[in-house]
Amino acid sequence: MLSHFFSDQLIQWQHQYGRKGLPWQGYQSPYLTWVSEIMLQQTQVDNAKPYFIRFIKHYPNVQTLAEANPEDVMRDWAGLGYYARARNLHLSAKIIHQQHNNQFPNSIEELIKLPGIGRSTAGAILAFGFKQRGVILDGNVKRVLSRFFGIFNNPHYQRGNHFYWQVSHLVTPTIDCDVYTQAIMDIGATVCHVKTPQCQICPLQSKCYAEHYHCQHHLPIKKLKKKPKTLKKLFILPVKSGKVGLTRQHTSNIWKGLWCPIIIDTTTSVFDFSHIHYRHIIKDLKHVFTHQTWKIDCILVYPPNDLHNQIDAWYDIHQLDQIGLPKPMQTIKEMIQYEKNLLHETAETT
DNA sequence: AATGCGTGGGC
DNA sequence: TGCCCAAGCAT
Repeated sequence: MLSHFFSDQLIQWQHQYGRKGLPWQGYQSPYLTWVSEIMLQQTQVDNAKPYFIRFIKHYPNVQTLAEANPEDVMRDWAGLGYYARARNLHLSAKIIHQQHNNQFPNSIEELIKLPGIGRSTAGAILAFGFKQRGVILDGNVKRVLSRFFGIFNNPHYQRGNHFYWQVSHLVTPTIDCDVYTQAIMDIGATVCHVKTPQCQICPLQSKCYAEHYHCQHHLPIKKLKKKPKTLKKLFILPVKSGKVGLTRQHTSNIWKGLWCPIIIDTTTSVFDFSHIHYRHIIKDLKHVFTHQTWKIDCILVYPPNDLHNQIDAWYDIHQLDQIGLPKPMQTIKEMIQYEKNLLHETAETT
């Protein structure tokens, strides 16, 4: 049967060519699997690696994470993006700590009740963390399945996605499920590339639909993408006594939980600079999100001004290393750490 | 059901 | 440079 050829070949390939020695591999630990799976969502391995190592060093098990200061968790995640993942990770750790006595649930139903754990992450936890049968469906799996079996359903629609899940269920073996699961991800990442699939070294080549019909580049069906809007933003950073005033994002979903300057949208409106003493430190810094692009200007503002009531906390240069900052704010932080007199202009002007 | 949510790397 | 993509999930 074709599905047996598929899984057998992958398992055999994995023993010889699969990725080994990644920081989250080599243990049977639902916790490590969980953290790695969350961290790797929509992220590449090389990017997540250093974050994972530091995270596990700080929070080696569910209990330490559950008892951690949320501020520290956000700081350790800062720079990785998709910050809801970090908030949910912390929240789920608390639930496992308080309601499950620090023991991970080992059923799909219980796992997906935890915030941030969906069907695929739950499947990975079962497969890697418990060595049980678990089914996953991520970008790699979709690409390999669509090419090998010739699946033209659109995974971005519910019905298409459902079909992919059915296929993934059908081909996932019970025996050596963890090896198979790692194999299909690894072959997707290292052989069945999006743009340059290495079909000549692929163990699935002889029975691959896409290879037979030379349609690798048409599979899987791509999502239509809208061009992201460009917005102009003004970052206002009040400075006083060598400290900067920051606000914690809570109304906007972008960067929620992180510390930011006062952010003003100047795409259409105009900001009145006439009554403040300021210094323009960044102009047109481009920051690209998935769904929008920001052109950022940043000014340091030296009080007195009427911005004080918008500030949630004042931080000195060193304290900025201890809190969660989004990427552009990390850039700004490095600027003012490097050019320290920026924060002491107050002394000259008062 | 379609959209929102970060960031870095490859070409 | 701009565009595509990468171990998804929540709403």
